Amino acid sequence: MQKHQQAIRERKKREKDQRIQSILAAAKQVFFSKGYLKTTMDEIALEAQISKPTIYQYFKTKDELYSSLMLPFLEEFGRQFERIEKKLTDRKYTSGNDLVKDLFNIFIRSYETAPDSLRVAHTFFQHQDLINELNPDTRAAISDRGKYDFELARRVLQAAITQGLLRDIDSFALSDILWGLFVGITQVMDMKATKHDQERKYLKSTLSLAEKLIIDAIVLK
Amino acid sequence: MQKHQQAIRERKKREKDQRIQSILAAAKQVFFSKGYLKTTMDEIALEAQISKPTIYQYFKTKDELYSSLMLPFLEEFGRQFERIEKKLTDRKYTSGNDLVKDLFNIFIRSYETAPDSLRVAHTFFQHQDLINELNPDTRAAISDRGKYDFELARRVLQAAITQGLLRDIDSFALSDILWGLFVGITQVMDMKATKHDQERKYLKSTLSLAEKLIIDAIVLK
Amino acid sequence: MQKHQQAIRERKKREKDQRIQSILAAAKQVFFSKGYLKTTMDEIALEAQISKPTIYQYFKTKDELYSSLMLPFLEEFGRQFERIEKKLTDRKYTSGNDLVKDLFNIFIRSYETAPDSLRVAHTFFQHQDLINELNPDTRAAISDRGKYDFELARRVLQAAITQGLLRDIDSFALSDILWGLFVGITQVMDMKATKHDQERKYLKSTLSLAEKLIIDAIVLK
Amino acid sequence: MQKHQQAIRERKKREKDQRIQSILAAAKQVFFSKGYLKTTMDEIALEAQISKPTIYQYFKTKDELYSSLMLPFLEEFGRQFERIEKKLTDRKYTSGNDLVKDLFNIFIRSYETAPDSLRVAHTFFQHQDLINELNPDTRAAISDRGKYDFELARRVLQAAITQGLLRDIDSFALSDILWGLFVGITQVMDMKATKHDQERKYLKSTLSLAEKLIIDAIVLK
DNA sequence: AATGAATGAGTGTTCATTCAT
DNA sequence: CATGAATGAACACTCATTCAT
Repeated sequence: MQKHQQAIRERKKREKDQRIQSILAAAKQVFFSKGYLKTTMDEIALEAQISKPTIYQYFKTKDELYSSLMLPFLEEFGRQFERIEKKLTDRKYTSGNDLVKDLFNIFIRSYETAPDSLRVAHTFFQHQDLINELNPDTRAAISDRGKYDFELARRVLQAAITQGLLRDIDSFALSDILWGLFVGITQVMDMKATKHDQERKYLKSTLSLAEKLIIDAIVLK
Repeated sequence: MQKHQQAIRERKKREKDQRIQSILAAAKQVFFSKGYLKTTMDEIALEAQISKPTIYQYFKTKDELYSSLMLPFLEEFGRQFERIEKKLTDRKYTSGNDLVKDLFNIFIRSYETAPDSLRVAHTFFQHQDLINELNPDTRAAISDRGKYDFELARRVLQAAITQGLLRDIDSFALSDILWGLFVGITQVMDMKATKHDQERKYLKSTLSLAEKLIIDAIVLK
Repeated sequence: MQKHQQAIRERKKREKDQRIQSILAAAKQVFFSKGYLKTTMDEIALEAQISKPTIYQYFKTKDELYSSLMLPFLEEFGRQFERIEKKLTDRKYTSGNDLVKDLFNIFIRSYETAPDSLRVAHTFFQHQDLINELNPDTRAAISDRGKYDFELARRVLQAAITQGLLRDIDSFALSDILWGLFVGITQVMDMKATKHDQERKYLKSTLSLAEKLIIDAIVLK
Repeated sequence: MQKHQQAIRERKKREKDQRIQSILAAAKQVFFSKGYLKTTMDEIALEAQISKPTIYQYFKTKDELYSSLMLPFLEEFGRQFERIEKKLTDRKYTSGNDLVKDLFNIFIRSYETAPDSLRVAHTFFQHQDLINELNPDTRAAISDRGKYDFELARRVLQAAITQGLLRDIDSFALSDILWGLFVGITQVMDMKATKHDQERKYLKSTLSLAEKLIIDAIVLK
């Protein structure tokens, strides 16, 4: 019976996907809490409640598993910037104020809903060395994606400047500054947060302040 | 002959110091290019062109060697901030402008003269987990020093605000933002620099721009 | 098929047990011929014809492997003494003669059936320093068990004295003397045996003589 | 000037001898408290308050240093037995009682005046393996000396039997039993002593009891 | 497809021994 | 002769990865 066969195949597919998801979830958990090198495959397997070789069924190497985590986040960042770029192209922004807020929101939201996602950005900045260890294919994928996001962000800023929303500032430098600011602040926050959990409340106010300062500094009034 | 003996002793001392320096240089090189965990003592020994046990003659553990690199930098940062604090106490600053420039200069100069030193700051922010792996004593030393620098920086900002040099902004949040900005920008710069060496020239202009923006944003006029 | 599955599972279990046994056998061999410190895990692995990490699959540390060898023997000794204590409580002994013979038999039999077992006792007496090197848990286990055996033996002697089977001698001192005698003689025997294998035949007659002398000296007639 | 020269040479010789003695003293201390393998040359040098290479000036290897310690003790034992043998030949013993007491005294005294010396006997019994590691020459020296002592002891017993001082017992077996008894008891004592120092007082009474029992068992009345 | 079990290739650290002075 | 300094060779233990089933 065709139908029966197909139903089985579907269930198998579903189970497989689910297994992959559980591996990724476990990997994310462990990688981001202990760092790439201190993380062992044993630990991921334990967390995912499966056996080690099963991980290898789906991910050729530890490297590949690691990068499987980075790409989606980088892509999500890209999508967010694309959304903003679209809004710009559509002339939806009437003030630089709103634009800057949208940009900040990408980070604030990701930090709040999925703090791990920002740690990806950290990793990306900190561990080029590690990225260099990945096998050429996965590495190229990540690197390309990162560059794309970078360039995209710059283009957004340039467009905003061209539209007179922001002051006339070198967009390359400004882009670097904003990326650096986001990455750096979240790192500092992160460090404090792990130590004094109650300081997490400062996070939002600090980011708000940063936003205000940046608006003061770059928005054309 | 006394003189001869002493000359020998001096040469020995010099050679010893030199050896320690060469170990530190090699360690710095390898640690900062590969990270603490990926770095092996074998590799440091190779780089320093000595045998592994010789390293252990001068540094009890990998930990100790590692922190021997961090502490001086953290201390240097502290000294710089203390210098600025003194200038503030002595009412040497007549404009917030100069203060911000001095603060930026701490980082710019250290980035230029000893780019590794900033990587220390990165490490400090990124790898609290790693720091937690150090043995309690060395760890306490580093952690204390880091906290001290952090608090010192905040005090400097607060004093500047009190003196009317900067706008009235929460000094804790501002301190976090500035640290984050410095750390983040240098990371971004660093990443680009390693990849496209010619981009190093952008560094200065980017930092200058950041400085200008911050001055616009926080200096009381 | 259930049966097939189960058969496989059973074989696996058997193989696993066998592997553990082969590790223990190899460890016993090497430990007792070279001593704890001179023994390397590599050598045990070689002797057991497996790889080093496999040993670590079954035994967490060298310590644990080592004590896995000692504990069973100490326990066996304990059981034997308990058997004799029971016989005493049940008033099964009508002469001290029989009791002493039973005591000697514990050692004679263990020396004959498992000469290594006595070497364990030697190790126990000789290397308190070594035992102090074991990790606290395993060490406590061994030390406790040893103390228990010691006290048990003394209690047995005291009971025999109380029942008028042995002369009225301080049971603590007597216990020490008998332990020392057993341990010492087997050591001497052992030494000779390794050197001139043909001397092994003297063993039994020597132990018999020791038994006779002790009977003469302590049994109440 | 001849005299002056010679005086210098003598002082040098004296200093050299003294240095050797201080090395031996330090070595004895450390070897017997930590065991051969756990002892490091560094530690001996530290204890002797000289530098490591200086030890190597006088002792080719760690092995040789170690065996330099054993030989004198074995020789001392030999001398004591020879003294007793002489007394026997001279028909100085009128009762086996005295003979046994003299034999025990060799051990009791050495245990009291120089407990280390007995540990040499232990080492000798326990570590044939170690002895096998020594270089052929030193090893032969020790082994020969040990065998000589052994045989000497047996001859003493045989003579005593022949003279009607002791019961007619196989002298080989008896010798083994007595050696074993001494070695074993001191080991047991030693173990207890290290743990509960106050138990050291039991030592003498235990050895006395052992002596009494042996007299009961083997002296011809 | 999933897994218990196995292992090659490292890691940091130690130590007997040897140089150079 | 004495020594500060150096090192080759080990050693316990780990981990990514692969078999056999």
